[in-house]
Amino acid sequence: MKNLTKRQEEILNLIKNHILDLGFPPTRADIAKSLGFKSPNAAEQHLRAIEKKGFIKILSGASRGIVLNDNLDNEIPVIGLVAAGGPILAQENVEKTFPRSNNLLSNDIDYYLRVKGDSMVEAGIFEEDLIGVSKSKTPKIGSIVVARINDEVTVKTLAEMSQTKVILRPENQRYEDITINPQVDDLAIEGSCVALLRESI
Amino acid sequence: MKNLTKRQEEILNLIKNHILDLGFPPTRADIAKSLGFKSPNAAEQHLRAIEKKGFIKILSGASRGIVLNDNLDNEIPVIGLVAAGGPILAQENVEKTFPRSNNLLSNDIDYYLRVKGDSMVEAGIFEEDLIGVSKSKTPKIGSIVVARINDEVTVKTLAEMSQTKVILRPENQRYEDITINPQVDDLAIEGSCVALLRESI
DNA sequence: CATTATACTGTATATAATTACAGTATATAT
DNA sequence: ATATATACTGTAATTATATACAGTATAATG
Repeated sequence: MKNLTKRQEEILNLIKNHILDLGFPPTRADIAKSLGFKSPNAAEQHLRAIEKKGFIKILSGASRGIVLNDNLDNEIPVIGLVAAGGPILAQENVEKTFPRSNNLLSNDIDYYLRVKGDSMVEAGIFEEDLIGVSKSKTPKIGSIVVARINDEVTVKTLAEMSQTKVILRPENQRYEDITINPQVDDLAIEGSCVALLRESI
Repeated sequence: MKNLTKRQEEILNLIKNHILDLGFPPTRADIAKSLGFKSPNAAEQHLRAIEKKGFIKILSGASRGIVLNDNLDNEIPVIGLVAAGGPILAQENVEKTFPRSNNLLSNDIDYYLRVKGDSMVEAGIFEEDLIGVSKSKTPKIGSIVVARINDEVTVKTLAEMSQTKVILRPENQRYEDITINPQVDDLAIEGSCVALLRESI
């Protein structure tokens, strides 16, 4: 999908806001009026360009027949089992997606990850729960993080972090701390856990 | 808000589905075609009736200018502290609401209840969590329920239930079972817990 | 028993909206 | 050099749409 120009993006946002405010898309004349065009054809041609780039679909013959194409940025993926080796967000790991507009929780969630195992039960995180993961939020000591150790993805509490020593702590007395030397083992903190969903109790 | 007739409800659903499918409301002609009317005026008059009853707003002069009014049925209330005595869903208990259309979880959720205390931590239910409660789902032995005992609302596992003896079990070793004789004490099972949301971790 | 609501047909019209055609001007790509 | 994309003005025709007016018929309400 090609990038929109500044002006085209402005028009796409106008359409989205119109839908948000009133529940239906604007007409060409509405767009022209909002942006100060003196001809509705200016809007028409912008719409054609935006359609050509794949962001909308114009239904011919229908008034206000502008359909927004779900672009991926508006969907939060739910990640099931992560295949070893690849990136977490690789397509084959995506179980389903939620429209971002439907998200009740923090809007800083980049993806949901389905929890496997019982290593975090004492933090109230159970098998099959979905945790909301933020990639941008910087992980602090004591926060629950999604980490990747030598191609294996795991959810743990970040207990200690220095140049030579990282401790990932399970919240379950039956499990032991994982101590890693990032200079020896491959370690990446993929994100911080900012929310939790449990679908069926 | 007055009740809609069967036919009016049919038309309102048609409008909602049209919006869901295409992203904008239908025209009078669309409605007439879908329901087999031979005149668009039949649709027009239905719309007027539905507007009069408060379910939609018709914007005059705008094509497809049908705005859905948020009726309360479309909002899921989030219940904070429940005032003693009154019904759980009393207005003063409502902390906020979520649009039902945004609900990612089961669509059988009547309200969310904010959890107080730590009596259910071993079931992964923590203080400040929101549990999704279904009033219609019949509580089974072993399921987590919202119960009201003599005006006090509590969340527990339903461990036993007979005519003379109901046991509500906290999921925390530091708490004891609550045994109630429904013929002596006032007991009501308000609903079953079907989902969980944790907003900030 | 008159009134109002429901549930339509049928016709007509003003206006809302899409959309084609003819231009102007600048920038970027091939 | 010649397309192709961007970013518009201006006009006009066609079609889509809302909406008024005139009816018919049945059920519910006061």
